[in-house]
Amino acid sequence: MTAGKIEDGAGISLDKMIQPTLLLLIYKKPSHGYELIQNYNALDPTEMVEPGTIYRNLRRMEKEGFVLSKWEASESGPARRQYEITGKGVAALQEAVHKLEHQKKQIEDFLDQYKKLAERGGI
Amino acid sequence: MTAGKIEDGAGISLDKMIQPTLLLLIYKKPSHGYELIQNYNALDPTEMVEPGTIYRNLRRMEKEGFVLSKWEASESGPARRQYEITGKGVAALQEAVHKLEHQKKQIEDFLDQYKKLAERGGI
DNA sequence: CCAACCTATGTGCAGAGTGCACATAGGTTG
DNA sequence: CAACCTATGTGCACTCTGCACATAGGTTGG
Repeated sequence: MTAGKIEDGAGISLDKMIQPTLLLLIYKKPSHGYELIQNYNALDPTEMVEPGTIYRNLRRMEKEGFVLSKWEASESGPARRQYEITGKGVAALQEAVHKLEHQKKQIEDFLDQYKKLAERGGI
Repeated sequence: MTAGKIEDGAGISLDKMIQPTLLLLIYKKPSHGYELIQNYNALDPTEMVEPGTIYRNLRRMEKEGFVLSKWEASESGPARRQYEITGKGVAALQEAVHKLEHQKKQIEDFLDQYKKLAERGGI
């Protein structure tokens, strides 16, 4: 699929920030995939992400050493893979913060450019 | 490849906004691929995009009806495919603006969350 | 008690997008 | 005429996503 997003008609795809968001959620509170799916999709119900994508990203981040997991029994229900962030993960989170600040600036520049054009008769 | 970005070590990939940026550049001034590559990569030299990617995006946007092109002779050098934006392209640009405003808000929320955690002893 | 449901994790497949490298070609200049 | 800049495009390998499906433990109502 659209390697990032859905084409909803006249759509141009803009991308998400799955891994940083997952890292931040785990940084706030260690938890497991299913819970992270709920929390992730609660943040922005207009941009829901597939469970499979969350699980795959968690395994990816574990392979890269950003998080580590261990199986834990649940009080009620199947066992869960509990994730916690590592030192490397915290560093990656900080790096993601810098990149997001940069990206925010890019978006602001874009919007400024657009507004300048739209004002002076463009639209 | 990373379907969006480069992994630079401890990197988490964050994505670009190639099509909206190209649309905005063409909206500002009709031009051809080679020139758009220069202008695009001048906007943010830390996030250079391959020529092939630009050309493919232009053809894609033409197929979707956001731009249209015609061959034009250059005063000096090979002929160029000159692009201009269509009505549908302007609409797509507006839609992209809305999405980017939304995305900006998401980034700001993320950064706020992070700062809150970092302050109270996190890092 | 067992069917239905929620919790919980994961995989196979097709489609889309990117980088890298390469191909092609017109025009200018030393 | 070789080297270079302009200019456009493609093949390949790789990554990522959505959709659909598979699996499985535990709870609850009929």
